[in-house]
Amino acid sequence: MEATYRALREHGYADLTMRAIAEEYGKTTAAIHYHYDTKDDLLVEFLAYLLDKFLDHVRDIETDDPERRLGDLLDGLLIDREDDYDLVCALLEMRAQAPYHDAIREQLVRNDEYIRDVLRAVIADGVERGAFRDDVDPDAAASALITIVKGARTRFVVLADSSVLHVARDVAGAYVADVLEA
Amino acid sequence: MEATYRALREHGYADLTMRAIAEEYGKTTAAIHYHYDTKDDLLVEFLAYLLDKFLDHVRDIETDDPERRLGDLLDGLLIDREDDYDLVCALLEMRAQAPYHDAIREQLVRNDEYIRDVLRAVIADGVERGAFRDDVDPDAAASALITIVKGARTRFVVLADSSVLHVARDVAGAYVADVLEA
DNA sequence: CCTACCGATCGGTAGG
DNA sequence: CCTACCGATCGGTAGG
Repeated sequence: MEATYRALREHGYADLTMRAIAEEYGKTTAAIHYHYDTKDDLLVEFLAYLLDKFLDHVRDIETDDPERRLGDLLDGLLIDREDDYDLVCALLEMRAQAPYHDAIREQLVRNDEYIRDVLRAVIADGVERGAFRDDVDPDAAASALITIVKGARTRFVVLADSSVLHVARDVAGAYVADVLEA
Repeated sequence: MEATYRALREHGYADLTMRAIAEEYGKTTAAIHYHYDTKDDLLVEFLAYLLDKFLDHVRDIETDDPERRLGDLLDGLLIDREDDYDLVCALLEMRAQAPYHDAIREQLVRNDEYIRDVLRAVIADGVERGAFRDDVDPDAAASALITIVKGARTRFVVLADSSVLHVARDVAGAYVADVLEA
């Protein structure tokens, strides 16, 4: 997985070959085929590896306070990513393959739904506990925040400038303040 | 260009070959090399073709009224795109290549700056004419709206559901109403 | 997990 | 713009 990551970073998805991965791995392509039947199997497994890496910053949020928890989540999804340019690029490459590859698309859909569930839960909790307005639709609000997060990461890939992540954090913050809070 | 578009739609960027393009073109690969020296030259030209197609919905906005003009722009960037799934996918594929391909990245940066300029101009005009609050930073506001637009299009590729475009239109509308307007 | 190799296909070109 | 083809490289495998 690490060798695939390095090979992808260097060559890009379109030029990612078993030989390039094997070279990073320090073994032959036959060694890779011993662990994965096909290149496709390897790439599906690799996406799971990337998504797990990505969720690292989302999982370990401690606070129970809805407002603070939502803020920490947005920080984890945006600000904490500024040193992970390679990871964001790799995930966008996989995302661009979704229309042509069912297994990849399904994994990404599941991952996106997971993140939306996490956001929806904290927003619903905030509504219930009076931190957010009681006419807020947690489902719609979660979709809105996800849209902002994804937009920031897509811009980040092309511009390679972490200021787009901070801009998005501000936009998300404004959305929370103006739409969710009273 | 049209043949390349069809071949990309069918095979994806990673499996886009000169032979597949030639087949869609109805000629041989040698015929393509008569017009473009290398596959790379063709792809750079192809991106320009895609971006031009994309800007179609942005160029022909008539009204001068800042609020209405901004609304029309957001409609053009989001709602008008719901029947252009293939175009949005193709552009995301090109975008994912940016880190590995200077000419592609520069074209995308230029395109993004153009759209930001258009948004910034209408927002600045609105501030000047009193339609928007006078403490609005047109530059920051344009970046915010672009982030929302890009997020919607990235989600659209994986989910293939135009509701994400409408959600984003609502989020952008809320931003305009809550942050730009009084 | 390596050596050695397979058939298939790649981008590109010489000659017309 | 076609025919015919080039060297290079692809994903994958047999045998050990």
